[in-house]
Amino acid sequence: MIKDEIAELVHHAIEEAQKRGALPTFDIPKIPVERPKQEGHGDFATPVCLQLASSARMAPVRIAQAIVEHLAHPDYLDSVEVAGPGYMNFVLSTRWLAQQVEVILRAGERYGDIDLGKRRKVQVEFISANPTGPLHIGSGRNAVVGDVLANVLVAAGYDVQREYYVNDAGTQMGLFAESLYARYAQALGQDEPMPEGGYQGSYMVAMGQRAAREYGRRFLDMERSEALKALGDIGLKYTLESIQADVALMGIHFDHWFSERTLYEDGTFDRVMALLRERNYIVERDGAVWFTATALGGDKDEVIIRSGGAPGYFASDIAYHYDKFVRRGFDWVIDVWGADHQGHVPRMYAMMRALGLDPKRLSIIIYQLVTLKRGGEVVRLSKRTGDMITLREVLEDVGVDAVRFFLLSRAVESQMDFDLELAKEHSNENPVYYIQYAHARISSILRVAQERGLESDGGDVSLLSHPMELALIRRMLMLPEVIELAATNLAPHHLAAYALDLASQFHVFYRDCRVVSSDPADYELTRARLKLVRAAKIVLAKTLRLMGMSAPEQM
RNA sequence: GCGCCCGUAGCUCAGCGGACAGAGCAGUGGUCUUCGAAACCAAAGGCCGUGGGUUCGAAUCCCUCCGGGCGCGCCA
Repeated sequence: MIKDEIAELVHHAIEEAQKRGALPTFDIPKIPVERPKQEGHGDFATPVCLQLASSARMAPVRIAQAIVEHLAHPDYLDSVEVAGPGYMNFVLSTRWLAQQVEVILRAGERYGDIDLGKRRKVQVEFISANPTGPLHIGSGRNAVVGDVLANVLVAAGYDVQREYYVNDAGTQMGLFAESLYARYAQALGQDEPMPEGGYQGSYMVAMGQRAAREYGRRFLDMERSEALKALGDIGLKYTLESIQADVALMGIHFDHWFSERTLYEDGTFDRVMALLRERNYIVERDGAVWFTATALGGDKDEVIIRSGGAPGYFASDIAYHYDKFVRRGFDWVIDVWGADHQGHVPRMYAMMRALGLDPKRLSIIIYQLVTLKRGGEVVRLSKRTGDMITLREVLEDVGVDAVRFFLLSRAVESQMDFDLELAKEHSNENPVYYIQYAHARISSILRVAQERGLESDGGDVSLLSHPMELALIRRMLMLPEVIELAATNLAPHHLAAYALDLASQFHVFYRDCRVVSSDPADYELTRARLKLVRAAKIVLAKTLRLMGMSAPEQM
């Protein structure tokens, strides 16, 4: 990336200036290169001279001048200026900018991809909602953050695997089976009470009826424990089908659906327990088996095996992460969790240390919860305590692209309200359409050009020199930087902001620069601009694709 | 009480320790005889919650207080 080349350029210039005595000797720091927010401050800038003032004991402006005098002159730079209190501003050359259109056209769909990841194996585990009911809007945020992050990491050069962890073992699953049993029995006219703390949602009633319809009375005649087991599996199947349909509706594909149960069936859990015992991280207390997280920086110890003999959720988590790192060999694992699981994070890092794994290999993204509202009123979301608005309903009401964009466009640490009424009302005055409209407009221009028999092949991009042409190219060139930013900070929302910027820049270009001209004198310019427009389409489509949104040819 | 996250324009939110704090929506005024007006332009709108500190430089980092969210189970 040019940003890095400029940093290197400055670094060399400082060395050179020191060698010739224009600057005193000091350790050269990492050169920060930023995008100035102010127009007129060039394409890139570095405030490094301000930092250097004390170690060089010179005024920042004089340092900057000394550096500029020893700077090489690569073809991508037009000028370097010393400005303000000692900034160095770099302006890209028009010729080089115009040439980038060809570079983008050649790269095609791969444009923007960078090699940050060096093919390292990374797993993104997301959603992983309990299979005890339909997904809701909170899972939607999890889905979008995880999916887009995975897309970004692919573009950043990682070898990415997407995984959904299916909690098909444990207490909640048992409660779910009992709830389903009750609804099933009721559907067949039996007077069966719901279990204490059972799943009250109306979807359970529907599920009970479905089971009754598909399997008849057979489970009523069985031993209760056997019936619960069988019905639990059936309910699990129903729920997973529904979750998989929701996920598919959002355009998400998981590489692997990992069953929690298998951790107990294939001996992984036993192996991990043996390992932890060996390392003395296991104690027995009050009849339960504990993991001593506090010995490893955790905030409290954690029950692994409950006094009743059943493993707790943390038991699965340890075994699961052992499987991820040790058995499957992921270099890096990213878990996407809602803020309600926040308190669990310190124990996870304690677990990494206990397993002898570098905690840096685990990243846990905590996103703040989404409050669903309808006309300003809060809608409850709990699966356990009753009815709720499902993700499916929201997707069907508001549209997949709009939901995805909305959930993506805020930083994960910011809490958000999702108002159904507002989302629908604004569906025509929506940033989603603003971005997609730019893509449709581009497509339309290319259609018109084709109808008039204009081809962009052979167009000469060096004719591109209009300020708005160059501004558009400049914006297109930021995509790799945005991907790098989103990947290093695990912050996919930067893409949303970039998409808006890019679309806006295109609309402005469209205002000032006519592409398809009927004037024969404009023939060459038209062909050059068609190339630019094709390149813009590539970049915008790529950005939309990274966000998992459609890039419509027309709207 | 303790821990984590958030307080930025009327609303929803961007803003990687750097130059004069931005966008979308809403509201005001303007722009369609040629490529899509789902667009563009202009004006307006802000003690960046409060008070301290670190720094050449703080919306950004640290601390106090105020306000909101989420945790603090042998549930996940």
